[in-house]
Amino acid sequence: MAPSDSDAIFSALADPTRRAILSLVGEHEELTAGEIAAHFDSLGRTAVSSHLRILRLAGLVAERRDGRFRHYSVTPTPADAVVAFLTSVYQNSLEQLASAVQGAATPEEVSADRIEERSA
Amino acid sequence: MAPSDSDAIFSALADPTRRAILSLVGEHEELTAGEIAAHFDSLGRTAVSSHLRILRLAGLVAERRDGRFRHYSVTPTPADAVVAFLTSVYQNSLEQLASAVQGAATPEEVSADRIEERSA
DNA sequence: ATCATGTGTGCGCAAGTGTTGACAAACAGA
DNA sequence: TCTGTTTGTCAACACTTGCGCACACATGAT
Repeated sequence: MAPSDSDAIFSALADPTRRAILSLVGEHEELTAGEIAAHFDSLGRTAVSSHLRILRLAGLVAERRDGRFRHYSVTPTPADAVVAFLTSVYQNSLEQLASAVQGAATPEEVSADRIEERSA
Repeated sequence: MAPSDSDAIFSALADPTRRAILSLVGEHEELTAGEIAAHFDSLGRTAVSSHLRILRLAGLVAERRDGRFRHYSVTPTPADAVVAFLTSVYQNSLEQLASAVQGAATPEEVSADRIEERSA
């Protein structure tokens, strides 16, 4: 997983509409784009579609094509990138969180992707 | 916590520069604005100052004024808001994350939900 | 008081992002 | 086949955000 994934994930999560969509999809097993759009009266279908595209590119939702419908569902793994960052910053108080989440989310590897900071 | 706090936190975290600043400050106890700005060669002091303002308004960093210096440090609590959202979305697979983090961040009460190796 | 240092803020510009409307693709039913 | 439905994509617009520059404020030193 490239470190730029974290960028896409945080950017995707920055928008409250996208968080609402993600939360809505998370409440159900699967939701079609139309059902998602129907939940937001103040939003057009194109807007929802764009948000879904960003969420999909960030790897936050998965798309299953079924005829002319597209069913969306949340993908469980990407929480890793967020938690990895949180633990890297709050490791002082949350050090034990890392091992707990590592075992729960993906036993494979938790990439605490470093932020490129200029160390003079 | 008001929902608007989440908004500010996620927006603040959306910028990779701000995440780098937060990560940098997290590695130290306290850092002055000048020290932080010195770490980013490609960034001016004004940009860092603006980022620090956003991080401070989001409650992610605390500011301690010491003469003409301003020392910044990370505040441990706001991770709760992020984790709260994550758990609301990924509660299916990461339900134990909430208790783990809440227990670590605010040791007031450690919930009885034990962390079990649950590989969904 | 005067000067130098550390830092935040207002301004203008460049870049990115969200929303809308119109169009196109894929598919189901008649 | 034709029609209607579902959905994504493209172009255009408005809005927001990040950046550097100059300046102002606060503080410490001379």
